[in-house]
Amino acid sequence: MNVNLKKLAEMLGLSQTTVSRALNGFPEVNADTRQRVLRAVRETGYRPNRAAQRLATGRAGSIGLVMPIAQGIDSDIHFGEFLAGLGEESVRHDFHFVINPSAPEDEELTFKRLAASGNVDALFLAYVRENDPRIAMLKSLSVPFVVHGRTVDQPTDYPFLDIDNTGAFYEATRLLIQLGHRRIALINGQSHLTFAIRRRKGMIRALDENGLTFDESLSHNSLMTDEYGYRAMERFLANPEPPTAVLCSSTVMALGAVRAITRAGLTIGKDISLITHDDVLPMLKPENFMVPLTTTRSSLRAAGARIANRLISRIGMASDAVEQELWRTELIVRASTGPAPSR
Amino acid sequence: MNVNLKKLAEMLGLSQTTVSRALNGFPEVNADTRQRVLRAVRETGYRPNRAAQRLATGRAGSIGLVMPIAQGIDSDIHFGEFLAGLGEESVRHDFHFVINPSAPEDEELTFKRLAASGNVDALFLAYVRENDPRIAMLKSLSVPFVVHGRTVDQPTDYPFLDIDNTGAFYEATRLLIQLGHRRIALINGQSHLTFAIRRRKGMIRALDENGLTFDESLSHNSLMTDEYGYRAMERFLANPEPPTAVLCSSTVMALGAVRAITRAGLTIGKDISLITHDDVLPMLKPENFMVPLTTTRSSLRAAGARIANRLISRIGMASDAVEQELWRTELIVRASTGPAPSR
DNA sequence: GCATCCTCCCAAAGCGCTTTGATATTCCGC
DNA sequence: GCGGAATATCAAAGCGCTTTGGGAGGATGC
Repeated sequence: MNVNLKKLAEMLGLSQTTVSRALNGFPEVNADTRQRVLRAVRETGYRPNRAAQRLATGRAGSIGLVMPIAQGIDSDIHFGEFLAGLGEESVRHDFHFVINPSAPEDEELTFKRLAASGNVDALFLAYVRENDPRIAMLKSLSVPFVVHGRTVDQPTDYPFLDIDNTGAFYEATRLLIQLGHRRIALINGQSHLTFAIRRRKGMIRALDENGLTFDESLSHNSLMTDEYGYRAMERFLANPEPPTAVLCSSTVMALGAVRAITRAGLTIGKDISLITHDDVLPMLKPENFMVPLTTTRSSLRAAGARIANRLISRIGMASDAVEQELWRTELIVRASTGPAPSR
Repeated sequence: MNVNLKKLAEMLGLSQTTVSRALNGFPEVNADTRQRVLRAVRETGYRPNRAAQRLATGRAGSIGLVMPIAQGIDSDIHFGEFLAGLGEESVRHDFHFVINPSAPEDEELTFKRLAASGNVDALFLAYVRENDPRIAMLKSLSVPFVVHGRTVDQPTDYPFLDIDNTGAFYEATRLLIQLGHRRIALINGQSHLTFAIRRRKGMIRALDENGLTFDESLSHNSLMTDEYGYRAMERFLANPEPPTAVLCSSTVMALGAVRAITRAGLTIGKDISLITHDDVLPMLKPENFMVPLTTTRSSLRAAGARIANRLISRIGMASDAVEQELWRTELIVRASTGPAPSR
């Protein structure tokens, strides 16, 4: 049958206390005793009952995630990839995930509930919006949290992990300008999300510095699916003055954009240049496109893993240090970018 | 601060027993009392402590999953998609997931441990191999389980959910033959996995019925990534007698195959026909390919959800009924299939 | 030699829930 | 009006762990 602490202690002729301490690395246990305990554990295959542990410690052993159910985000591949990283790391530390689907209007309440319920040791927030009210709320709660992304035009006095979206698209745009491009389109994520805002900002900055202006008719915002990518590109190409280059916020959108370009009989890297942000989705590699894509790269999965790590290490630490990380992206040049065609 | 059962009971002037029963739908509670309790719950925002519940009931409230860490399966998009379904459904029922990464050689031990630890109420098995020893082991354990897929050439006296892989590829092949194709290639998953075995079998059956034979030189087995799809197709096209049609086991592989075909200057649906199995990956829709793909379709995510459901409902039921489900796939004809080119 | 300090271990309380076994109270048939 | 259900409630035990508050015994200091 199953061994529990009590039986294990009996077998060893020790008290539960000592066994428990031996297992949890307390210093006041004799080294020999500890070895004996560890051997017994190995022999019996004893595994502590998590529920009992959680109950006794008051630590839920899980990190909470409020998942928006609106707008098909749940089936968003980017979110899934991020979760994979978060999950992988949580599993490694034997943490659970408590995912709470919630309609956007109930989100704050859901967070509050989660935090109060004690079912959760840490919270995590993604899909940051402009001036996101949820952040103030998280700060008021007494639960550690980490934000993926960060607000814009607002003090960022909270723990976050973000990538340098502005920088990424600034660099990308600059490269295109250096190659002689003057009309550059942007296929972006939803306009209320801060990463989209920053990418646009980065692009505008580069344009400004070179005396160019951002053309609203060459800009698209939506969920990042290949269908929207296709339609956006199709629209751009129908423009009286079509772009000679395009920036995509996701490889998924690029998939659609490439299709539209090819269908129009144009050649990528020659007639039109394309740079996409690459979240390093395992199944959609920009280097495998017919014309390998130039990208700004940053692994979404790695971000998830890192956040899980920080969340877990913060638990119980009560440290006041506000850790903030801003990851740089890499600009990787492949065949999809080339000099602007001369008219 | 946080309300717990005790406080709630005090507030209501009831015993913990009664409150607990009222909440868990026991019949011996007065309807009025129950209403009072429910109102108090709403007002105080009381949420039961899961850990305590689990400890008291002995139900872990979680389903276990032994995840192979070998061969990059963890980053396999198909697995992720399946998990998404499983996860969605688990969350709905407030169940946890306990994912245990494990090297293949330790898998059986890991299962045993998981089952014995009591940290898990149900187990689930995927990536069934030919004559999979893990199934016998699961049967010997006293934990409910459901298998995704099923063994081949072996009694299937255990609960499973599978799709009709044989039928899917039989129908697909038959369609190609009716269109006049004689040389048909197969880009398949790893050869030890039963779904791959069955698909091949289905294809062979259709060929046999029409006096054709399966050509090993037009067959490929590997992990299902777009890179392998590309390479396999490239190899087939270099064949002295190249195929006029190809079957793919995944849209992801089809992505690579399409690239190889296009690069070779051939037109899909005309020079070469292609049918792929479609797991309904949210970001890779066969209808969005440049030439929309003919597919055999069955949602992987739906399968995950269904399995979670069955697992959860089996828990505590101790029913002996061995539920088995075999889902038919749909053959959806699009533009990637056409009559065989005349030589 | 006695007070003091470690070192190593223990008994028992407690985490918040469910469940068992009783106990009141009311209702029914005859 | 009485025995026996049926109804509605409760007190207390227990789930398996961690943690508090000691306490025995040997080493150390003076």
